[in-house]
Parts: sequence; C-alpha cells; structure tokens
Amino acid sequence: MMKIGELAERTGLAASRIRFYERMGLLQLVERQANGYRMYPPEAVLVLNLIKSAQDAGFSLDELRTLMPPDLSQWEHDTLDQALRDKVRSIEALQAQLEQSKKTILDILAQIEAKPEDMSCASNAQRVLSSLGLEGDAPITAKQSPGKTARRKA
Amino acid sequence: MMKIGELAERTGLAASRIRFYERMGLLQLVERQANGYRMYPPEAVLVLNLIKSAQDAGFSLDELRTLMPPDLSQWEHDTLDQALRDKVRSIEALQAQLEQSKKTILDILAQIEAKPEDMSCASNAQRVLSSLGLEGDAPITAKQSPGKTARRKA
DNA sequence: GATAAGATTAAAGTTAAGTTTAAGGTCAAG
DNA sequence: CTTGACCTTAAACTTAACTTTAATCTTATC
Repeated sequence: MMKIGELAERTGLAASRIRFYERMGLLQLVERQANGYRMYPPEAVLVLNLIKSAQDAGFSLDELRTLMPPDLSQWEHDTLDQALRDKVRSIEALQAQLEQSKKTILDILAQIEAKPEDMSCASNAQRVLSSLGLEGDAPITAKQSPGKTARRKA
Repeated sequence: MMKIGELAERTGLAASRIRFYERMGLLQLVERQANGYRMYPPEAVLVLNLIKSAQDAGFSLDELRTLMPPDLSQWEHDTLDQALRDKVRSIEALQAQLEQSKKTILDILAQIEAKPEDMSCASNAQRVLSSLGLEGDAPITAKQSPGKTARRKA
C-alpha cells in the first residue's frame, strides 16, 4: 500500500490528476486511512498505466469510465470486448486518415518544389492552392458522426 | 463574391466558425460592404478548405495562424516548407504510436480470448492486466515535449 | 408595411482534461 | 515545539476551438 505521492511518482502522473481521476469515477481502487490519507494497493499502478495507455490509444475519460472495472474483477466481458474491437476499428480509420493527410502534405511540398523558376510566389500560391482538390465535403445532407479518434498529447 | 451564408454552405462550416477564424486572424480574405456585411471572394472557399484539411492533419489554429498567408501571395516559403516537413514527421510519429496502441489492444483481446475455461473473471483480469507490460514510463528525469499530433475530430 | 431570413456585434457558455490556489490537517526530524 | 514535506478539500482557473445568446440591422417577399 502506498500514499498518493508514491503512486504519482510510480506512474508519472501528478497527484492532482490522480485525485481528478478518482473524482471522475475512474479510479475506485483506493482506501482511506484514519487520518484521511488515500492509500493505494500496488495494482493501482497497473490501472493508472492502463488508463494512460488507453488515453493514448484514443479513449476519452468518458469512454474509460464506462469500461474500467470498479474493482479489477468485474470486467464486463462482452462490453469490454466490443469496445476494444470498436477502438481497433477507429484506430484503423484514423490511420487511414493520417495516411491521407500525409499524402496531402507531401503533395503540397511537391507542388511547392515544382514551382517554375519564373513564376511569382503569388501565382505559385494560387497554383498550389487550386491543385489540391480542396473542394470541400459537399455538406448537402447530414453530418455523419465523426467517431472518436486520437487525443492531442498534452 | 459571396456573403457569409453562402461561404458557410460551400465549405460546410458554420458561419459562427468562419467569423471566429477571422477574429483569430486566420482569414483575412474578407471585405465589407456598405451595409457591414462581409463579402468573400471565391478563393475564401479554398482557404477555408485548406484550413480544414490542415486541422485534420493535426495543425492547431495557432500553428495555422503563423503559417497561413494573409493575402494568398505572401507564403513564406522556407517557414512553410519547414512546417510541412515537421508536420509530416509528427504524423509519422503519431502513426507509429497508433500502430503500437493497436497492437496493445489486439494483445489485450488475445489475452481475453485466451482465458482458460476454468479461470475466474477476476483472475483473468489480473492476468491480463499484469501481462501487458504497463510498467509506466519511469519518470525519472525530464518529460520530453510531446509534439503535436492529431486533433480530435469534432 | 409586416414578416421572415439572414446579417451584425459583444459577451457569455461549452467541453475535456486537467492544474492551481487557498486554507488548512498530519507527521517525522531536529 | 517548530519546521518542512506531504496530505486534505473545495473552488477557481486554464486552453482550444467553437457555439450560443441577445439585441439589433438589412433585405427580400407577401
């Protein structure tokens, strides 16, 4: 059993962040001493690292709250299983999108490099902009729900 | 030349968002009529679509503000070029990270599937958790700056 | 001329994921 | 018995990227 400072040190998370996760219902794995101090079992390190990994994998805290087991022994198998499969699919979607973004950027770079010596920057800019196929999404009908992807890394 | 409503329709962005971009200094490409209405040239569609694409590629509005040309003809070649190259690198970093996240999740799935018939859910949870190499980052020295990656798609 | 659609503004609200602050308890060491 | 490190809480603050609201003006249409 350890106090919050040690848990913070062992996970690399700020103590405030650990308390925040507890408030958000993500970390039930905690007891209180007589003096009010939080005491954590060693598994709390695993759980917090799992939370970190899951966040990096694109899970929001909100998603995690519905998925994380309250006491490490109540994993709801089917829910969890489905969520993991969903997440793999959404990671794959993001990967595809990133690949596309990368291509777009590389295209832009190529276009810029390919600027004719005698062309003005202004014309080149026009040329580059117009040649990118940035015609937009034709927002004719409904917006499809975008699906969660990656968080920014704070 | 078009009014904001048409530009909104043509780009799929809410008018409030277009005004917001202007306030943020991202869209100088706008004039005012005698009545106060904003009027946009057709290129504004290109610029906004470029902003959208760049956002999807992981540029923050802040980054974009320093990169977007005020009038389509002042691209600072070297700055822009470098920013694009940087962004490609950070996209590649995010791709690698996503690949890792995906592997982790697939590992977890495999572990869950591999649960021995006679093992309790609790023990299986323990087994899965402990076998993931979630040992944390050994936050011994400094935090390296994480580098910008992808935005969430709103 | 009334109504409605669409434009304007400033200012306030929203969400996520925390951090920071203020005001205080607890505990080991000297 | 005081100092300093570490713990507690509630509440306020932060940042990004917008949206919403409220109050007003313009323009086109019936």
